[in-house]
Amino acid sequence: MSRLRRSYHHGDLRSALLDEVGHIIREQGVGVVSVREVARRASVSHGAPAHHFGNKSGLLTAFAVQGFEQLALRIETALAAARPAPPQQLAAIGKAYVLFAVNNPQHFEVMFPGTLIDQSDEAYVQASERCRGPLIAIVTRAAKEGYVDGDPRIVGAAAWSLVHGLASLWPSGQVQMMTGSDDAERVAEAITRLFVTKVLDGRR
Amino acid sequence: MSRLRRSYHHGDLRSALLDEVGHIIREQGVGVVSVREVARRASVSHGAPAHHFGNKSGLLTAFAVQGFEQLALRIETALAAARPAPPQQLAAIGKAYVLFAVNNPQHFEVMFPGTLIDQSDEAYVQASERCRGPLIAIVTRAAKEGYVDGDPRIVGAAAWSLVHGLASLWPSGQVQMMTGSDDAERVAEAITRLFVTKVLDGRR
DNA sequence: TGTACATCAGTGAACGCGCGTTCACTGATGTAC
DNA sequence: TGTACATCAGTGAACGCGCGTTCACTGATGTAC
Repeated sequence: MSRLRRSYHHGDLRSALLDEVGHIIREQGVGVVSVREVARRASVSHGAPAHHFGNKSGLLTAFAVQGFEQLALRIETALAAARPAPPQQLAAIGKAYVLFAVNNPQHFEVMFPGTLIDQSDEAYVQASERCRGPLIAIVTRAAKEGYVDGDPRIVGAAAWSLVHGLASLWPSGQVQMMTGSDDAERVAEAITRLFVTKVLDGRR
Repeated sequence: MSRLRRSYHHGDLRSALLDEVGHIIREQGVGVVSVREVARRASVSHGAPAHHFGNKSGLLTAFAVQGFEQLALRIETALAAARPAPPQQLAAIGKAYVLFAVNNPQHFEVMFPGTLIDQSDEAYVQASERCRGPLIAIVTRAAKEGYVDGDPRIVGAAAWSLVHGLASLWPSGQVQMMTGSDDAERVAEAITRLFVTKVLDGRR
């Protein structure tokens, strides 16, 4: 809104505060996030965050919402760029999911329901559905078009579990040790392709 | 050691404290765990835990070690009970992994490296290796015996990701929504079988 | 069986700290006229 | 262009709280003789 930066009013404190939440989680973990530390880093009084987020839970929920929105964008972009057949679409979602998590661990760590997040927050529900939707749609379509052998709900759950698991394990470095590769994109692509090839294409 | 329970000496305070850690995480989340609360629940002074664990990190690390040891036991038992062929062995590990996580979310939540755990703790390293070992061994053997088409390291990472992801997503209830089933054992079995059938048996 | 003593396990007071939230306030901004 | 006023955004003091860690202590236990 305002173009001034050094004035009494910050200009865009809301997003500056969310940025600092991300920095803290990335550097020191979620446990270290506190309203006061976030304010401190944004060079603002510790009472300021309350104006934008109400309380700590509101702050973290807003950060999670931001994460889901960014992930949804990546998924949508990836889907638009991929070939329209279900296997390629599913592979695109999977790769986008893993790469988002690997590149944005600070968001990924907080996005899924934990103690501090308000799961009933309307924006949270909407944003998380915007990510889940495409996966369900693609698997449903794949089943309709005969790509799926067996229960499509199990295939959908497996696809999601696979990428979510890879994304969760990556930060600990154990996948890197096991595969001998530090390249998240390569591993994500290999694992996604394995799944799509074996599980979706197998019968065709 | 001592058989007395109501005396000044507790008898088995160490494991009683670990039990309380588990209860707190299960009821209120990791964020709520504090040395003082754990002591309070065990009806012991807040200085007592220091005798057994040194500090908070020691307490949580010991809890994680306990989790890995229990998981290792489940895996070993499952392997012994399953048919010796790689597909059945791998399926057995997968099912044991998911069921452990679903039934012991309090452990599962803390076992993997986070801010509070001392990853360099010797017991921690040993216990976690005792879980990783069998998976790697089976996948290696599967590859040698010709069950694996492609890079066995990718297959191993995929197998682990799949079960880890399912285990991580389960508590949020989203897998239940997607599959229409609340029965963790059924879903774990279906997903594990899907993987083993499509990825391991496919070529044979 | 009894005694002396070393060791162990748990106590509870004390320390200093950072936290979340509230609230009366004030500086800055934008709008109506 | 100027003035009055409403609204907004951030301040900073104050509150009460629970936390982790330390440490001199004491009750209990086990062992040596």
